[in-house]
Amino acid sequence: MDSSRKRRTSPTIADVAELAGVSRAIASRALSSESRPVSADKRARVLEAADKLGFKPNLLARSLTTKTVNLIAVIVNHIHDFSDLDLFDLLISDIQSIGKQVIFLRVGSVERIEEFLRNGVAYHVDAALVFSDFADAESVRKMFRSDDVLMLNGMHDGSSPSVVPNEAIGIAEAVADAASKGVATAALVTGRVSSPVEQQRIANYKAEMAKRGIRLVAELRGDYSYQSGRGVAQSPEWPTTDAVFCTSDAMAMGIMDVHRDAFPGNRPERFRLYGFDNLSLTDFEAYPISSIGYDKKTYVSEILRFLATPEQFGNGQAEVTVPTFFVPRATS
Amino acid sequence: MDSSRKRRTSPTIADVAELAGVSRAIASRALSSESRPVSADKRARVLEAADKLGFKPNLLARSLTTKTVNLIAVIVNHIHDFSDLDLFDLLISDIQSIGKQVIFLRVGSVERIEEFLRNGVAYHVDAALVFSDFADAESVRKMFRSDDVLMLNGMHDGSSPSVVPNEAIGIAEAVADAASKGVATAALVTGRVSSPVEQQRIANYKAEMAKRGIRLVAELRGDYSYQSGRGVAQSPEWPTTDAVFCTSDAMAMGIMDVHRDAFPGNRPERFRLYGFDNLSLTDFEAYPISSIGYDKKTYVSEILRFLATPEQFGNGQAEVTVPTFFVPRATS
DNA sequence: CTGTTAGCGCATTCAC
DNA sequence: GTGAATGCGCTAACAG
Repeated sequence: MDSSRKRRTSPTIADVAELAGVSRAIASRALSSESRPVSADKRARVLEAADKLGFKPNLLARSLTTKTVNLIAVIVNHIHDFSDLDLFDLLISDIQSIGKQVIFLRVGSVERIEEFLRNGVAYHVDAALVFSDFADAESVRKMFRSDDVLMLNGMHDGSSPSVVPNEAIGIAEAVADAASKGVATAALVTGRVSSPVEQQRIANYKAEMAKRGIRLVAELRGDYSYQSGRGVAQSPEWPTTDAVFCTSDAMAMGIMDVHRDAFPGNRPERFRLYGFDNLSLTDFEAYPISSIGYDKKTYVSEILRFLATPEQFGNGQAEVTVPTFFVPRATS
Repeated sequence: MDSSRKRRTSPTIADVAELAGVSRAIASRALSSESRPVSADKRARVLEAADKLGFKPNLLARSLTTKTVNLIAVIVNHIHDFSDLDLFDLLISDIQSIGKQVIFLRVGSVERIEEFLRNGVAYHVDAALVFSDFADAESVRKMFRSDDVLMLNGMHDGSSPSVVPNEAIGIAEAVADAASKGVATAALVTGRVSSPVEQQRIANYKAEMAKRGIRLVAELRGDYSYQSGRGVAQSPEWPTTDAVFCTSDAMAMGIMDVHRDAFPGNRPERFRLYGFDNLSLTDFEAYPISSIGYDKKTYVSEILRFLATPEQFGNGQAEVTVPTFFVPRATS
């Protein structure tokens, strides 16, 4: 009678226990990854029964009692935040290697966040990694019912730990590089200035340029994209300067394509060009753009350290920082 | 006494019910997205209480009884399978808009699949979308305890439905384009030939070339990557032909960079170059490569049709197909 | 319309 | 070592 109902559903631990002729508790212990007290022969019988039935534990049910779901939420604006595929590949691979799974949330806009918040369309997770700058720590904590949220978007509201690249270092190096090559005037091509990260980045550039005696003659606004780079490069405001600093590699690529003639044999003739992000441009011969990057391995390992031991990161105090560095290529 | 224990844990529906002075069932109904019978005033009290407590349902517990988790597994080899960010952005956005979440699995290798299988390191999900060609339908069904797996990797073992681009169409158009331009000899640059998709693709090229009287003088092996494209282009076997067909855009990019001089002003001089995938190359002026693509909207909408009504796709019979087409650009 | 009850699948006391 | 009993948070089924 029981078996008839069970036909279309997965075998549960009770089925395994029954087949092995032991209690559910014993079956549970034998199947546990930690070593719990079970006699050898019973353990063997349980394992055999589980194998025979093709038993797979229902992780959802398990998490109901263990209070840990082994789910990590990764929150981005768009998938395009993944433009650095290497970074995300490393991150996801590492998360999986500690036995956790990634649940993926694309928010796209602030309204979407609020909608998720209202409808509770989100699982309770062990931790949340926030790359989106539409989301604040408080909202994320409420959405996922998790106190362990790590801000990776450059926002640091003091209530949650964060790990951020220390952009000041790389920017200082890039500007120093320009100064050493006799650059006296420069333009700055910026992205979404509403973002606090971008504001900080711009401030860093200005400070370093002031320090090095480089005069900022123009500030042009893009949106990080290749197309916006082309846009500013073709605009009437496009200035004549010794150097152009961009807050993204993609914009630098667009600028380079518009001004190909300024880089005969890829060497800078009219102005030196600096990007940001250190995309794997090095792959593409057509865009040998000097840039600013950081070591992805250390960045990801800090994130994993948080997932493993969140308590080490304190009560929202910790702001872990990874150094950036200048990567010289042909365009500078 | 109860309240003291509750301090550090989320409010449950029982707390809401208590505060509202109703039974748990009533609270459950009032909070349900579907309209269940509840009197107006009680519903109001429940909603108010839930709001006051900041109640968010535990979706895990819910799915234990409803048997539906609203989780869709997306299985890829590497995140680099996401190279088509537009496609995945659309996909994930659409999945979320029907109230489901994406859980993300990177398998990387066949061994990894088996490991997941052994350890049951996977949730039961409503459906699985398989982009990885390391995974067969049977394994995925077992891993996720779901009968609804959709093969998107070109493998169609008859036990699961699939949606695949019909590459024959685009390939025929591309080869026809070459023939119309007087191409008489061609080389084929291939990717991972162990993949069934790739084999089919190669077969299509050969068939069309035979039909159009184009002689295949060389078959060079890459691995889809930009670097491998550069590799074959620099190898001693690199032939002199009227056209080069590549089974990926990235390889075509590598070839183009090595043979820049063959494309003065981006127009083909020594040979015509054809890629595959139709990456958003159009963005990058430096790589105006003719390619083969398909409409991502229809592709994604077919996937969503599966998620909404899997039964329409029959018992593993359905092989839905979306047409590909040739996208002419400067290099041909 | 409403409240009570009984599970969902699992891990975990606590006695034996 | 073992097993019966209990509960995680929620919804479905059943009576009122």
